[in-house]
Amino acid sequence: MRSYDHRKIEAKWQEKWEKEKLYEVKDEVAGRKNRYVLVEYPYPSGNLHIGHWYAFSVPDIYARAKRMQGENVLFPMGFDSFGLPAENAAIKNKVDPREWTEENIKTMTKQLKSMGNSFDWSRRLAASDPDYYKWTQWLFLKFLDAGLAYRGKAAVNWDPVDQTVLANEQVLPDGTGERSGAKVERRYLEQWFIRITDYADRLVDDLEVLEWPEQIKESQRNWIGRKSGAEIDFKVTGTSEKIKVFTTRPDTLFGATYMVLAPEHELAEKLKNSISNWSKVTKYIKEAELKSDIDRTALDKEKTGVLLEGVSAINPANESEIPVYIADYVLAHYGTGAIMAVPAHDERDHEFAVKFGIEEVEVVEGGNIPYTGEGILKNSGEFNGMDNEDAKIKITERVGGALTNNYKLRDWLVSRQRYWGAPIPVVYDPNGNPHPIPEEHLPWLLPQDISFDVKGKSPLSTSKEFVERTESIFGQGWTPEMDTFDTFVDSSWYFLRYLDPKNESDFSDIKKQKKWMPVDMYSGGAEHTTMHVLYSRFFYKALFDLKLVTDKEPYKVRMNRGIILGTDGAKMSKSKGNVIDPDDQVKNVGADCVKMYLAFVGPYGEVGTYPWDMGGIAGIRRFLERVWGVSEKVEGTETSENVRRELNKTIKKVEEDIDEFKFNTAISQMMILVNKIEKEGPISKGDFMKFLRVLAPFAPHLTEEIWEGIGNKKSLHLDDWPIYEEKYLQSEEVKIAVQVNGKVRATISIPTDSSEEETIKVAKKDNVVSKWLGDSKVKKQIYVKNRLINFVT
RNA sequence: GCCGGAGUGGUGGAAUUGGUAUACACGCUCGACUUAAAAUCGGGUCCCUUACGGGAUGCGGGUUCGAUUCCCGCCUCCGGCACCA
Repeated sequence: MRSYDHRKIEAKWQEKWEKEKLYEVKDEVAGRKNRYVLVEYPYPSGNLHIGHWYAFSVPDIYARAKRMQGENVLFPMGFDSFGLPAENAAIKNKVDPREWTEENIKTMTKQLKSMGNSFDWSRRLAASDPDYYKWTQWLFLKFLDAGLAYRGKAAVNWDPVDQTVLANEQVLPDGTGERSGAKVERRYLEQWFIRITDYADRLVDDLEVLEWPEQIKESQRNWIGRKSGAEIDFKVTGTSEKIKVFTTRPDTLFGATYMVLAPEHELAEKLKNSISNWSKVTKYIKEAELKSDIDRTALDKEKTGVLLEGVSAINPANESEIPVYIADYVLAHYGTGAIMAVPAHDERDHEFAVKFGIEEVEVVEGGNIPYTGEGILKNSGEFNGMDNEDAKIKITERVGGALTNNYKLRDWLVSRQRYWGAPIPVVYDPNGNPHPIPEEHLPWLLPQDISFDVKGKSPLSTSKEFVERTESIFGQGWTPEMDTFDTFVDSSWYFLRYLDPKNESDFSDIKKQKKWMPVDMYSGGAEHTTMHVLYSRFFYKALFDLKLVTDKEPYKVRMNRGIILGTDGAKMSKSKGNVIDPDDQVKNVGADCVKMYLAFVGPYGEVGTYPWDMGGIAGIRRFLERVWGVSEKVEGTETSENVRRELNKTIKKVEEDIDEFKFNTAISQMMILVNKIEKEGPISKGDFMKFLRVLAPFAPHLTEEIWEGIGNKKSLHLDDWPIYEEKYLQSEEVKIAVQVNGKVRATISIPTDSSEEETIKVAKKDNVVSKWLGDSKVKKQIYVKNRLINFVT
């Protein structure tokens, strides 16, 4: 008897599959439906961890099964190879980020290949390849041309220790930089933005029709934060100025007894000559500007503010004159940066009003002040007695306001003062005006003669070549944009490049897109729900409007996977010493085993947290050993009836479970089958081959080896999924429950599909049942075929 | 605070969507094999009870012949948003 030597077997087949180009995918195969299965391309950190295995090897089961079921499946892999870690490594170890990245891609490719996944490696791409970022730049130019990209001054996160701007995602929740640990400050800089806010409504509304998990949709809705309300103008007394506010409660307008401007609001500066306490006001504004966002938005903070003495506004509802304050509880970037304050019906306004002794006018009948609920209006002139919902529209109309929506979503800041990213393809004329770089100069290459020894500036600004290149093309005094793109720009369209990775004249041929898009199944990490998934949905919609892609939404199904924890149930981390190295596991038990273990821990489509369980992986290994054992006893045998029934059941169940990404229950059913084969008699070679086909997506190496061992020449993975036979699914007899008044009292065996009468006859004969029924009269009986009979007395 | 998801054995998790709760696996335990251990194989394993029975799917109600599943009210955990007007 040969032994299951996974090392030899896995190496052998991986080599063979690669040599025979088994998984290279054509854009079209007659009679086969195309299916695009996508997993998030990894950052080449240099080492594969368990999370990568969970992310890539489990969806491979799906890709393989669909391929065997007659579909033409695209399952590509690439690298998200621009980004901060390469640059940090470069600074720390004095290595070229390019070399560091390429080295990592090499090792990770090797590791990825050890999974034995059915990736089509011929379509591999890397975001840092000039062939790729040429098109990232090209797409940005299209956005620029369409008015979707603009340069604007914005508050950005400034790390005072590292002397650099940080991305929002590089700022920890406590307001410190992730690298330096320094408290992040606010700075105002000219940056490039993309108008994702133009698409806010479509990004919310189009979620409706997507068949995505509610959790993912809800997170996106919360992030976009759409709220309906009204914009209303308040006149500033004695001037031609107006203060525009956004409110979700125009129905409470009669209760607006003061106004508040954000410290950044431009009106104060305009009116400074009429503000008698201007020095006090400027002092407050300066203090507010120095505070971080975290400090300013701390919930437990007491309200502060300053009255603009000599300035007042007119409430358009009742023409009363009301004071105007500046306070940092009003945020510049939300709404209009100014509010009408209704202390009787808003908790924050109430708190402020109490502190500053401002009048409160109750205009909605309800409970205690502040009352924020619904109700009937009072103290509101002609609107008294009106339902507050109706009043929202009516009052807005009367004061000439406009019903609008407001969003939390802000435009996407894509500039990074970093080296290792795609250069933003823009140059500036001697007057400092930006100009797009003409297409023929793409890719606008990342310069190489740079130094990281700069404080507060992009490393690109140290390149002599970069400036010379710009001047030689555009003329004396012209300068290049020194910032690079956020890496989320790269990853917003990579799934389109897989379709046409070598095209030199187009980012992705639309004819090829038509064959594959939208992505049928996209699986990835939950942390990307409001970043990458939102950005790429926006990108795709913008490209749709530019007629560069074929659909409105890029992903038909999005699925977030869970997290694999250490054996101690804590998140794996070097400091805790609980990191499981997948390479070690593969060496010990094999790639098939690791993959199946990960598929078995729980339903893949639900975001669970699963501790790594050494016993659990041993259990899977035992199962694979048993399959190997059974395979040696299939020559010249006939399948027993019980085994045949279980086999057909297994084919059906595994097929259905794979469609729902419930690999755990599919594996469970295969275990039941193997247990049955071992206990209840033999299986024929032909039937065993059916089982091998079902197991093939889960354990591709083992099954291929057995397949070959029992005399097959062609690869198992090119074979078809077996067809189960309905007639073998049912047994002649079926066990059903007999209940008396809803409680199970006995189990009886009756012929399958027995009639109600027959079932009752047999059931009543049962000793226990008749004991429970006694003399009482059966009022009613509920009969569920092949399942139960319930006597109600 | 608002919104979403989820609570089932010692553990990961099943349950044909209203029909025999706890499949499968881990762990534990008893036994076989062994000088012994590992590996392997076989039995047991929700709780109470000697048994007959009874009770359990976060808690409390309801609908139903029958509820893990549907409805109402709580509790806890996870996730998103949050001085967002």
